[in-house]
Amino acid sequence: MSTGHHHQPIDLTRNQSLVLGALEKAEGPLSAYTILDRLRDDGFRAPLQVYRALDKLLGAGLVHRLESLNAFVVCAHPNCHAQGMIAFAICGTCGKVDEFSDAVVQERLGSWARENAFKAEKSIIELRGTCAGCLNG
Amino acid sequence: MSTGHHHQPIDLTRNQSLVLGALEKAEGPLSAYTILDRLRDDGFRAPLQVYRALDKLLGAGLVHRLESLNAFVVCAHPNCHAQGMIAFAICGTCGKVDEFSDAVVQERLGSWARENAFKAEKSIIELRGTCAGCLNG
DNA sequence: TTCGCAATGTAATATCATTACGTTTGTGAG
DNA sequence: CTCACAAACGTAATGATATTACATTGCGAA
Ligand SMILES: [Zn+2]
Ligand SMILES: [Zn+2]
Ligand SMILES: [Zn+2]
Ligand SMILES: [Zn+2]
Repeated sequence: MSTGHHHQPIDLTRNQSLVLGALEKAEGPLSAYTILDRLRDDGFRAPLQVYRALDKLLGAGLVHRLESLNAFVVCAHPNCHAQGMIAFAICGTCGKVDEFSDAVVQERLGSWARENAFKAEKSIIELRGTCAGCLNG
Repeated sequence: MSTGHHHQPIDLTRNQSLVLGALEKAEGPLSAYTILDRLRDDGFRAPLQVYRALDKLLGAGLVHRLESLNAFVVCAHPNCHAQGMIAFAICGTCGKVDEFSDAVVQERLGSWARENAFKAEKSIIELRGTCAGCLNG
């Protein structure tokens, strides 16, 4: 089941596949408890089953966590983990999330870290607003 | 009590002043419940007292919310709300938070939004890592 | 004074996440 | 094959964060 293309490739277990599938089917981000509800019929009973699967999927770069939403979304790119920095544009109206990256932003934040002797391990960039579809509709 | 310098100046109420004072005294970010605990002696009893004060302080730009920590920190700059975009470097070891801004980052994220017809209302930029002090010490 | 609004007090509830502990399953050494 | 170990799993309990609901108070405008 592993693609062999990921930074930390893994063969997904049943629970991990179910959680990933739930996120792939969803049109937007899901909270852990929403995932749990959607997997009741598959035998899920407790939050920890979801959180444990999410931990693995996050580690493999297949899923991202949206900090400002306390929710999770499937990675929009085949191998986006190769790109260092990821940003999200989150529509507050329809809930859609657009994943993108910007080399200049990455470079500038990296520069700030160097200049301030800050060892950055992870960056969180989230834009909250309204998407094109919701502005027009 | 108003400084008259803020975008949405307010005369702070007693509760708001107490919450702001707790954040100013703290060496780093505090959760709402930690603030509540520190204000027990001042008559605070319920989370809502803290959240309501925080709402006002956030609106006035006197306090920032750190999304990746679910915590709050006093604004490090006199009138930082004048700068559109704020970023935070958060040390996972000592908990210190460094607030900064970068015009290039702001411009690039603004460009992305324009190109994608996304109306950004708020941006969240948080670097997680280790600060200079913790790396050396 | 009377109205209207912002702020407050309090309780209950909703939502998000982790700890604890025991069991099952897969895997490789011998 | 059997044992030993590690990873994953099941379940319950608890902890942490945030909001809803409703009654009350303080205060300025009409
Ligand atoms: Zn991705
Ligand atoms: Zn939208
Ligand atoms: Zn600030
Ligand atoms: Zn530090």
